[in-house]
Amino acid sequence: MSGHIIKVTILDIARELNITAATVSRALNDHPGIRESTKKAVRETATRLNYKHNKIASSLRLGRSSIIGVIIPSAEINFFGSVVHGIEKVAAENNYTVLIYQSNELYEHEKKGVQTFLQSRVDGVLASISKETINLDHYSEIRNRGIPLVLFDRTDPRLGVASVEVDDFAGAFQATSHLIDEGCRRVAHIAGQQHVNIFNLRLKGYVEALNVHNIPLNDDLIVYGKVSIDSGRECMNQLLSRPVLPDAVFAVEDFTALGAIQAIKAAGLRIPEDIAIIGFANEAFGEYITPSLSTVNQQTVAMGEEAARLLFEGLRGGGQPRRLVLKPQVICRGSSRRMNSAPSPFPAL
Amino acid sequence: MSGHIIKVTILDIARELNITAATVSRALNDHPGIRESTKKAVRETATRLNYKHNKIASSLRLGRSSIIGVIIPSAEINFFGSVVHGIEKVAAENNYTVLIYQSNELYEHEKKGVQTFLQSRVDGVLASISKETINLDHYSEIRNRGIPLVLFDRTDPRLGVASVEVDDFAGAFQATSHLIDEGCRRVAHIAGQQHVNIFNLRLKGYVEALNVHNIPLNDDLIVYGKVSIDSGRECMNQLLSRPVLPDAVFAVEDFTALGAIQAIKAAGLRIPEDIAIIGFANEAFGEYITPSLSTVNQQTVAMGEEAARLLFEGLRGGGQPRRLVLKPQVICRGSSRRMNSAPSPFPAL
DNA sequence: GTGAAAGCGCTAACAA
DNA sequence: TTGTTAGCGCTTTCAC
Repeated sequence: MSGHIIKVTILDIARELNITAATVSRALNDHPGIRESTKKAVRETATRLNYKHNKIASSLRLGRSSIIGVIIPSAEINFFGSVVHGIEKVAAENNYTVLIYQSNELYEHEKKGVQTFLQSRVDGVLASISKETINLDHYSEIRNRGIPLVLFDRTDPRLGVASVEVDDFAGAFQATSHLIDEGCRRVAHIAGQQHVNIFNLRLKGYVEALNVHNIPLNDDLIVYGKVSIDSGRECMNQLLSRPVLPDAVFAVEDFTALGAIQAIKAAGLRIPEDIAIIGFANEAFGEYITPSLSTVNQQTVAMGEEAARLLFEGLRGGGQPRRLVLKPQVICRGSSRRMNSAPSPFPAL
Repeated sequence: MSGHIIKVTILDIARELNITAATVSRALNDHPGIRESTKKAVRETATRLNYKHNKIASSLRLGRSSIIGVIIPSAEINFFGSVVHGIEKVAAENNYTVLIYQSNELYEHEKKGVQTFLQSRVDGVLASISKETINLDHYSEIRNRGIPLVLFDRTDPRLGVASVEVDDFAGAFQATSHLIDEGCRRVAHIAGQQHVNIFNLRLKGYVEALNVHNIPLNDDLIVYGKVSIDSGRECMNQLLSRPVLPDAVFAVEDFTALGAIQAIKAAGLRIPEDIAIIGFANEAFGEYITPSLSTVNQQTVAMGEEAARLLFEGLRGGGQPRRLVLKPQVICRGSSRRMNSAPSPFPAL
């Protein structure tokens, strides 16, 4: 009702106790050379007056904000939600706050996010590069200003910064091998934009798995899409209209796989009996659809934690930027489990 | 390689042009009383020197941070991701940055988030109250400090602040009515924690729909759960073990519905022929599961936008806090569409 | 149209 | 153990 808000500063506390602001500041920061009784009195008075530390003033003085900025393509993708979770955990342990910026997979938004972070004087940046981004100058600027930068998942070696990613090559290799182990011989791949590093690596992992298993590579079994449900559906329809019908599909990620599943069902084919399918990323929905979607787990929370740890290493002046590679794991669910199913009407060649 | 980072301030620009910092500041802020040629020179020099506005210093001087804090239960729930999207859109239009804090549905985390925001001197707070939260003192503190607070989705009338929510009562009423319209007569409800306002309202909407359709309320058809997949499964199993078998279920939200679906399938019953089901929230997975999940759409992005607009009204010193109620819509999908399906083996009484 | 000067709230070097 | 003093970078009132 009073209508006016009194702002309490350390000076108010100081006056109250007949000491100086400097002593109050030291007491609140638990400075060793302050008498315990003084600290106690300060803390009590602070509570009584409803004092709240002014982080802005502190930041200006200290030259650091205790904020780390995180750029993610979209908060609506479960994967990034989990990663952020891991980041926040480690940030909290280090008394840091996390500022999140969504690029919505747009280069311009991403640049804007970086500018915002620089203006806000974040102490470090964690980022996952948008699919649209090709020019990396905005990220270079972060580095040039001496602000630690760590990339996760969608990384780029050109920047030469610390990074955490899953071994996409290995994940793709394992996923493809899994399909072959389940008895498939005409394994198709719905690939993503090849300028995105991880998508390119997944294609290479696919190719390598075929090689190792002595299965000749067939260009008719590879189709390039734009990594979305719709694109997955379209790509699958392309595959279905080609001379060689696949008996398995390794999709570049789960949403693409979902689109492919819809197309396969629409064509009246069975999963996994006629066509087995596996995705990548372990998105939440995969467990709930029918058949449940086999996929590759990327250890999302761990990724966030490790990325944040690398960042704090950088903040503490750690040496060389480190590149961490997490091991992915195939999660075998209904969409690719054929060994205990009815025999395929399209027996292996 | 140089190793040292030069921090450029407005003073550097001033020296460069033989003017004062005050003029530079005015020029950069497009102050009317500055000669156009001066502004141009300042802007050019700023770019040339790679000057970046120091928001921290600015905030300290101005007494506002141009940051709004958002507290959400979890970024891993699609719903909140969308709401945040809407918030960020409006925030960006107002040149504000968004700080996100996840409570993980924990009261202690939520309190911590509020403290962090107060310390960071955010100009306003948007929050969705965690399921665990009963005591609201931390939110009162925000208000007491004269910081605008707007609640969204999980609101509480006790706080008397602006809020945006969907009309949960109406949504539940419509969802239940929809099941009745599809021919169901033994409509069960898997309810949530009743101290959470929206869950209580959904129960009331369910009851009202039965009343309006002259269907007697049957306590055996209501079961109280904890709002999760596991809880949904358990609750559904309870319902299946009771004397009266339901022919439809209105679940308090989509994850609960998902658990219920799993239990129904495990019991060898068909959806929607034996038991129709509808959820609430329009989570992303609902579209992809089999059968696809009928649900209630909550206009998530609009909710975020409206919440942010209400906040900015508050920041501009708007009058009474307004309470906005968005109209929900039933989305009818496979899990409840019976009129064109095979006749139920459990005909209506 | 621009300059001079003060101050936002906090912290740290230096003094006592 | 505590006080004095200066300053982080910016904005704004008051002067000219």
